Amino acid sequence: MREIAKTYDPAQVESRLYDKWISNRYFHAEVNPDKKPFSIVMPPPNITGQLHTGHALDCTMQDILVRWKRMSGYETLWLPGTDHASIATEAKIVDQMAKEGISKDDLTREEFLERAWEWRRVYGGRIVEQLKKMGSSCDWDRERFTMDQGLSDAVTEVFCRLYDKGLIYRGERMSNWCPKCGTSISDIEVEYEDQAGSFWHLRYPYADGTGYLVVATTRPETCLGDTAVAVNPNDERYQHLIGKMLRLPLTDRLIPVIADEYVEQDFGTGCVKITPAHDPNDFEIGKRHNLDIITVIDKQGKMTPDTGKYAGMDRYEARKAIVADFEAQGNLEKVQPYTHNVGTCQRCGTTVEPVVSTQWYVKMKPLAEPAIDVVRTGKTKFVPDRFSKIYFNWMENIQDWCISRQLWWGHRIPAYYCADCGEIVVSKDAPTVCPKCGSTHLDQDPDTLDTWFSSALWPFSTMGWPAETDELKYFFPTDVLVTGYDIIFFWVARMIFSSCEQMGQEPFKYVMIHGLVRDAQGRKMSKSLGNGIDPLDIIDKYGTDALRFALVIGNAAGNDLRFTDEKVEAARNFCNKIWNAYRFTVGNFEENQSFDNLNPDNFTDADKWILNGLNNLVEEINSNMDKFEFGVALQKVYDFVWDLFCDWYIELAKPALYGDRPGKTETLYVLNKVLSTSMKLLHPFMPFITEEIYMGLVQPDESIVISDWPQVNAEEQFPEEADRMELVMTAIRGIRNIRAEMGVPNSTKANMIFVADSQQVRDSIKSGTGYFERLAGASAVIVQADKEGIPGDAVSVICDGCQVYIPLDQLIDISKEIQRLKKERDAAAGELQRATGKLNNPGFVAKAPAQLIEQEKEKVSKFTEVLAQLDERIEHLSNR
RNA sequence: GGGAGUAUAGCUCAGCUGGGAGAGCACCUGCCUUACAAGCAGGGGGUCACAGGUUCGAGCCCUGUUGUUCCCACCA
Repeated sequence: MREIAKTYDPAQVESRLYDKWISNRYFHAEVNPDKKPFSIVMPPPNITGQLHTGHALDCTMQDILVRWKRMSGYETLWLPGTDHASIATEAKIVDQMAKEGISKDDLTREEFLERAWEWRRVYGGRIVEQLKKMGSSCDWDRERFTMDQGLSDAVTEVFCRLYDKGLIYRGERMSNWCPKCGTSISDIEVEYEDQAGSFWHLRYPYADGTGYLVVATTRPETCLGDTAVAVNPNDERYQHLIGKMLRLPLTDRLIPVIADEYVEQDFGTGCVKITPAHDPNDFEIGKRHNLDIITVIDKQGKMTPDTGKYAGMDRYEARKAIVADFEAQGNLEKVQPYTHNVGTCQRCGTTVEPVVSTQWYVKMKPLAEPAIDVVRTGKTKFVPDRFSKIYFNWMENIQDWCISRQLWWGHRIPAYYCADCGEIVVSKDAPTVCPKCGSTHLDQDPDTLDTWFSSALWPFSTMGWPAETDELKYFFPTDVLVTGYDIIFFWVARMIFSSCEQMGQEPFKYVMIHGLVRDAQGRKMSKSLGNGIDPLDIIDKYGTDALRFALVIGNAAGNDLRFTDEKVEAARNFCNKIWNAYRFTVGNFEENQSFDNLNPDNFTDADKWILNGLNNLVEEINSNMDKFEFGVALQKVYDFVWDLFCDWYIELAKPALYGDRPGKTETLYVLNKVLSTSMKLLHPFMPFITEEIYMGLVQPDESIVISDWPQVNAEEQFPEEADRMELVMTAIRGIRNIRAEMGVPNSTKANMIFVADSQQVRDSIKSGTGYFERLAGASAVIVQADKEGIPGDAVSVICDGCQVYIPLDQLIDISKEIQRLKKERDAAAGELQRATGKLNNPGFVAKAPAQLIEQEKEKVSKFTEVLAQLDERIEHLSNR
């Protein structure tokens, strides 16, 4: 017998097994016409990233899918890779340089990019190694990076195609600007948060000196850029002011009072200062009224040189100074505390500044339509479905996408400007002469593309597009995309419209959405709160399988989940449980155990009962897996393994094993069979322990990774034996219950007299003698057809179809026993009443399914009998 | 202002197309029974937020109310 440690030690197996899988290339996928393909692409983590619980959940879900499909016979590709994450990475590098006392301006573009690539060399592999610790069964031979040559070519190709179709344009508009990151950002990269601020009421005097009006603002520092004050045309209070000129305080400028529907009379004072250069709404109003655009805040968030004494001040410093000056002039009417919604940069949290600038945009409306269509028609399905509503909601109200970034790290925009005539040339290859004027002075646009522009192409750029590769033909469209709901807009939506446009079809058939991992209090994990859980710590302490189990068990698709120590402990305990079931099984094996010569007659009811249960389990799991119900599937295997297999079957198997009876080999076969099949069912969820156990069992494979996924086996369905076994188990439970209630331990053996009308039931009980002895503390099992010779002071267990009488003599208290029986009687009477009630309801009998009516009838006869037996027993004891 | 989710045992959550409410943890009572005390056996505990409706039958479907979470949206 092998020496196996009493507890499972993940550290002993995980890296060893992962190395085995890699060296045997189990995860590698090739175009294979003999097999059906199954493919998913990994959401590429940022090269700046460290594995967090979100990644852990994300890659666990994907690995479950992939391992399951691989075992199910598909040519399975899980394509991994990383994202250059232009803005995040650039910010990190700038930080790193700042520590060395260097700023970005000190470096040339080339020098900076050298540093960036160096960053990628150093940190790009870190997250990949961490993904491997999760057990991810990716095809690492196909690992991609968004700035690989091929993927960069795809980016340029798409940009040029969209430009040629008029779907990419360059324009001067108001966009979001992050002063810290020093770049424009798209609308969805702005996060709004409520901030406590003030509502300053400022007096703007009439130019003729006859009085003033009051405007209310949250941003007094922009007043230097005001070019009008607007009122609602229907506001009776201000009718007389429309067209009047005002003298803008702190400047010499005169600005008009204009009328615009945009102004709400009931908000603030009803007078709105208009700053077209620094507010999106004001910009629109400015366009309607031909107002000047006066920029007073620059791209570093500082006041511009034309702002006189305020020039060079930070915008918040200027705010204070300007308010103070208004007050000094007597033009500060009042200040109210005010909470307002402030846009901040998703990346760095800095308050975003709306600025007017020239940027590149993707025209979204025409691209959105087919993208809406593929989801509407079900070519791409969201799981759970409710996320399609969120998707539609966004796609149907989509705004143009600002794609240019004033960053160096990323895909450079393939647009070239003629220095002489201003002509714009968009082309894959750098032009040498201007097609319009023939000048050779052409400069490439210095800007790069939004990082999501390249990840939008990920499902096909990673497979070699724009070349028509075999991989694309075979693996594209991919089958499932797994990701969190937080990047539906950023990524999922953009992949869908990009794929519809470039590939003419959907990028994936299913989008499986999962929620966020939260801490034990239900809070989002964040650096500032310091409540983040490091998955690597969990792996060290409990093992990868426990971590994966805790992330999946009992969690419904799309819902957030709380991650607690208790959950991982429960997962670890389960690992230990199956480890010990394994230890028990192989501990009973002979040297070179084999199951070549089984005698079908030697299988017990218990053997057949558990095999039958296993078949039912397989059927259910397959149905759950097909519906992506991983949390439910795992829960079911857990329940089966722990409750049915460990707590019942192993105990039931012991008599056969210890007695060296004829059925020993058959029972060992069943232990091996149920355990190995359970390991297969668990393998997608818990890859390491299942492989370790599987390899120690009697089975034909070199690895569970490439073993066959369990299917229902018609030859191992035994409903009759299972029913018989259930009867025995019910009786055992009843006996145990009485022992516990009466305080009689199992060690106090007792004779048990079973009474049953049916010959079949009597046979079942007789064959279960060993079980009653072992599991219920029976010293002898007597089976009879009538109640002849039952001692009066016995306790009794009334089951459906049999009664058990246990003479415990002076050990029991008759009145207590009567009380107990009465409680049972009440319960049975209640059940009987409910069933008869249903059957007496004409509506039920007329409309309920026949099967259900039959069930209710069976209940009536069952409880009628049980009730009668209980009554008889109570009366018998009462008369003593 | 729109939209979505959610409300089930003390806590955290499952509950498949409607057909007698489940798990883990916690709690109570016994057990170191030769796989496992990270365990075994037994037990207590729920008007499934509230109010209507549909149905023979509702935790599940419909309507409304309340609490709560999140997303979207340019009220200065």
